[in-house]
Amino acid sequence: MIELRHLRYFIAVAEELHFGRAAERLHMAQPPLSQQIRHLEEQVGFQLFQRTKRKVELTEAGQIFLTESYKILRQLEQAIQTGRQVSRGEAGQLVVGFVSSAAYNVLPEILRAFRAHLPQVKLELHELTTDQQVRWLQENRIDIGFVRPPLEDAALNCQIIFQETLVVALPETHRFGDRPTLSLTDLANENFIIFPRTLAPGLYDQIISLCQQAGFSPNVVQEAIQMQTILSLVAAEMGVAIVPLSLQKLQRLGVVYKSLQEKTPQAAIALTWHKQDTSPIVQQFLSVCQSLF
Amino acid sequence: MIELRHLRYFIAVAEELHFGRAAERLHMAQPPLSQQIRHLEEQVGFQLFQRTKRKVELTEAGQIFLTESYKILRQLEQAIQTGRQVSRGEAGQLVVGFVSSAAYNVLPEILRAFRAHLPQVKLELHELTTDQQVRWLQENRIDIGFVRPPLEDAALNCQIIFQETLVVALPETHRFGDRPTLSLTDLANENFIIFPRTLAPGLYDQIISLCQQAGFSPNVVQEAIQMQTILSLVAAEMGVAIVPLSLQKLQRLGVVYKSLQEKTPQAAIALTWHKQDTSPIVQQFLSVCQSLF
DNA sequence: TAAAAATACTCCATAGGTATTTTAT
DNA sequence: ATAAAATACCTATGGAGTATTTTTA
Repeated sequence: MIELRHLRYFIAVAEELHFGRAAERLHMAQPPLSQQIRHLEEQVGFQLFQRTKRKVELTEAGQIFLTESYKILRQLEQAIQTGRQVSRGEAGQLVVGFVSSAAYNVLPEILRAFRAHLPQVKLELHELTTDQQVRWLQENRIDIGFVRPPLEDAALNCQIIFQETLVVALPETHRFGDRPTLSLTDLANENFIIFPRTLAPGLYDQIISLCQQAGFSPNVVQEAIQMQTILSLVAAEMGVAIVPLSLQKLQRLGVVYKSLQEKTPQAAIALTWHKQDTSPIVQQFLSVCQSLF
Repeated sequence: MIELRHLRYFIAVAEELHFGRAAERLHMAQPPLSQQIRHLEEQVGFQLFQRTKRKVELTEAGQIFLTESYKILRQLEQAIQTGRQVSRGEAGQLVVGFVSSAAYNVLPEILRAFRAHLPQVKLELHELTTDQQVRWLQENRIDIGFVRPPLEDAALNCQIIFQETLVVALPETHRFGDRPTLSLTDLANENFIIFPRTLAPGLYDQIISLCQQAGFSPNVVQEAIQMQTILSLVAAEMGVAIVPLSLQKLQRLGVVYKSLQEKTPQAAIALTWHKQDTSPIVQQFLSVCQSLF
């Protein structure tokens, strides 16, 4: 059976072209070196050296076997190096899911920091709803999710990293357009545009209960699965919407934002990942998030 | 020190994800396998497996180390295979020199046969004069030469593989143009175009001594270092030339060939190579040549 | 004749085996 | 209770050392 030892010995002899000196370099005696080279030659099935008792030279086959041997040892070194990097979370791949609104607050900053910290890690991003992310985590299709809490799954860790107040998005032309702030009760008779509950139960329930506390049930005229779409519908004067503050960054033409006088509940973004996930890259990603929020 | 044994064991465990079954597959007991994997992990400096006492799975680093390990073992196999091929002369490179006239007789057939026989051997061809080839052989810049004998160098083997008679090349318009054959004495007063002695002493000396035997010294008006050029000069009515028979294949317009009534010496093409050359490719090439001539 | 590789043998390090323990399910 | 890996200890193969011979430049 050929071992790397044979390749190491062979390289030494091929470089020295002298069994005695090669043995010296390998800190061993000359006879066992001769034996091991002989053994290697038997195993590979061809002569590596042209020996006369007086001088040693490589055969043609030995020549090419030498360059291959270098490659093999170099490749092993490489494998160990990248293995170490991966084990330290410094290289590899990370698949991240995120709700669309995370792209307007936490995500850009975190990704920038993570890429700066571990440029060798390849990031794969998927815009998904919260419940999609839960399913993808269960199926191991993503490593980490940016979701809107709460989550049911007990096998998942869920850590809130960002809170923001909810604001009202109005058409520019709305009769409350010049008011500095609004009260929820002002909106009792408005038409509401909202995210479907199936896609974002957390946010949906928060908005509904908010209205209920103000003494009315919102009149939902339209559901939309994209934040962008909701704002478009508001701009088209289809109704008003209650949205996370960071949506203001979109600067949608024809839409104005009004903060609420009520103490509104916070809309949260949470990180979620498998409780038993030991992947060093995930750990690294989490620690970057923690250091930022 | 990491050995290929460790990689083989690691692959078995990674494929089975079960130390017991892997040990069975390797025809060994389970405890030493555990030890060797542990040893490998110490050497590479990171965990390969996520072990609970109940089940084994690869870490991320182990995952990539696995694919690298496959590559390394495959590369070794490849190295052995090509090494064997080279040792049998079935792969590798062969650098061949040849005098230009060899391109009109032996060379095409030999190259065709050799390429058909050993398609994996890369051929490199250099058109060189005989003495250039001797120098290139001494400098190991070519492995084999097709030359015009004789050669001086005692370190070189020289084997004639082809003989051809010499013929006279005349301008079409020459007064002997309609004679079926010529005698050398007919040419006593002709102008001769000839290869310079420095580039082809064998051929040169043959032609001169031929004329001398016929009782005259040729009147050399022009030397040319290419067979092509000699024929062009003949076509331009600068003179006549004595050339190897195979030059007829060139079918140079304006040139006619006449055989000599005298028993002319044969112009030979010889193979030459280092006496102590053990390269299997050279041996293979020689045996192809021998089988054809 | 001297330098270098091969041969013959001896020894011991360590790969591998056996028996047992530990641990998670 | 059981399956599976780890631990402890032992055995023996074969890698490495020492002394010597062979070979050729």
